[in-house]
Amino acid sequence: MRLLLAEDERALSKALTTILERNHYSVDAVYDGQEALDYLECGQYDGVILDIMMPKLDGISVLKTIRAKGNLVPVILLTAKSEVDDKVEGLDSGANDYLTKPFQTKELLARIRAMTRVGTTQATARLQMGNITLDQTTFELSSPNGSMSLTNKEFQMLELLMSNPHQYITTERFMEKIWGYDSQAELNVVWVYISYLRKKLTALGANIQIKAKRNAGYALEELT
Amino acid sequence: MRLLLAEDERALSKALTTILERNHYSVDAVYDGQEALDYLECGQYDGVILDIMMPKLDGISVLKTIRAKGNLVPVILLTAKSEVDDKVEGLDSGANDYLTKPFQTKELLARIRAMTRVGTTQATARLQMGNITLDQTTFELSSPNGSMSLTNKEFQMLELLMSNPHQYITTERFMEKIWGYDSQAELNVVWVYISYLRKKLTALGANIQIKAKRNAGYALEELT
DNA sequence: CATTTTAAGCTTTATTTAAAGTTGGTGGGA
DNA sequence: TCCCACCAACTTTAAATAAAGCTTAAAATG
Repeated sequence: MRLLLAEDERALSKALTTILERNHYSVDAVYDGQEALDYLECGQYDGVILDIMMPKLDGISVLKTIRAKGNLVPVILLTAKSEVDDKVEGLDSGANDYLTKPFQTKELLARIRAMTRVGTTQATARLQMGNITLDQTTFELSSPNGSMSLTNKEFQMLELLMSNPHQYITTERFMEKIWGYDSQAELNVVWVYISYLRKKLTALGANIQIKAKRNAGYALEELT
Repeated sequence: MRLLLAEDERALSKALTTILERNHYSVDAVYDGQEALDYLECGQYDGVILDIMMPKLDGISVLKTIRAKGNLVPVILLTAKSEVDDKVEGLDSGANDYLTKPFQTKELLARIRAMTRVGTTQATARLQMGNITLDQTTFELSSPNGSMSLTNKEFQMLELLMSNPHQYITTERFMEKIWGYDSQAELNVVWVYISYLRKKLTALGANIQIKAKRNAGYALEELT
């Protein structure tokens, strides 16, 4: 999961970035509204955390601009004020959620999970396929035979695969969604993580597998 | 934009309605196939989201019925299954798109936008002729008898043929469109791929064939 | 020190070439 | 006019070459 964090207070931005990365998100941090807009135009994000009061361009303007362009990325607004007017304006402009500073990191994390949740039916923080479960709060991969923990990158790769079962995801798309559109890393790194994940799935006796299809990418399929 | 949502799981229906309304669609929700048919007869919709498995009347029957009456409203089918048979039958019955549960709301929204876009040159993700379907995202070639995957070049050749049914395409034109203007490759390579494709079409029991006409090139024709 | 990234050698699969058939139209001789 | 040799257009297969993907270990990062 790739998040954009737009927050001009350096100390808070730094702290949030650390917390988010520890929770297995990839984070791009920007420090004003104009920068936020630039990143949103280029990159593909699963969620945006947007401070309202920022230099150059305020958060609500950023939000209005991207919504006007048809970008439906989930957005959480942050603000020091708790005034009703702001809240209403923010939600009217297309925000998905709203958080008043100061807040507990626990609450922020819960709201990010809620906002980026797949399928919308169930309030589970777990992805499931075959005899394999991926817990999105503990980053544990488990099967009836046991469980093991995944590293940040491993987790994000598998999360993307499990969120789109049977759909092929190209190496380039993994790069963009996990490493970011401006990453310098070699495509090779994706293959390395596919290899690691296969090893772990095999070790757990999974009845699903990561299939490769030339030029189409990778997809999760039931073992036949 | 006015949408009809036919989905019998109440929780999912509720969630989808909320999301769609937040994205500025007007939504009529119905909970079985018969109701869907009733609404479609009276109302004027810009798009329909149709679950396949529903009480009273399944989604594919609803789709067939309205298409038989000449109703061309765009339809996205939803299903829990990802089986080839279903997919082929759904598309054969006149669905515009197909989505397997669970899906990202982002994806549904994107497909609704694509489906309801007027005047654009129908950038559907698949090509169809006779009992054969070509999926442009997975390079899968399928018929009621099964499916097999195509290599990159095979796919491009068949894509060109299926986009221009009944039209003869010369060997030189294949070369230019697929291998590029300045390719060093022999013309022969086109003939080789025609041969490979015929073999695969035969294996799938296709009721279409690649016909050759001397000096005119190749075209897809129904089997007589 | 755990995680991430790079690099290298290896395996598998796709693409291209080459060569050995087929087919069908054309033109010249009986 | 009919028949047949001939040739160019196409077909198919097998083998050679190229590309894509896999795995491991070692180097870099923080």
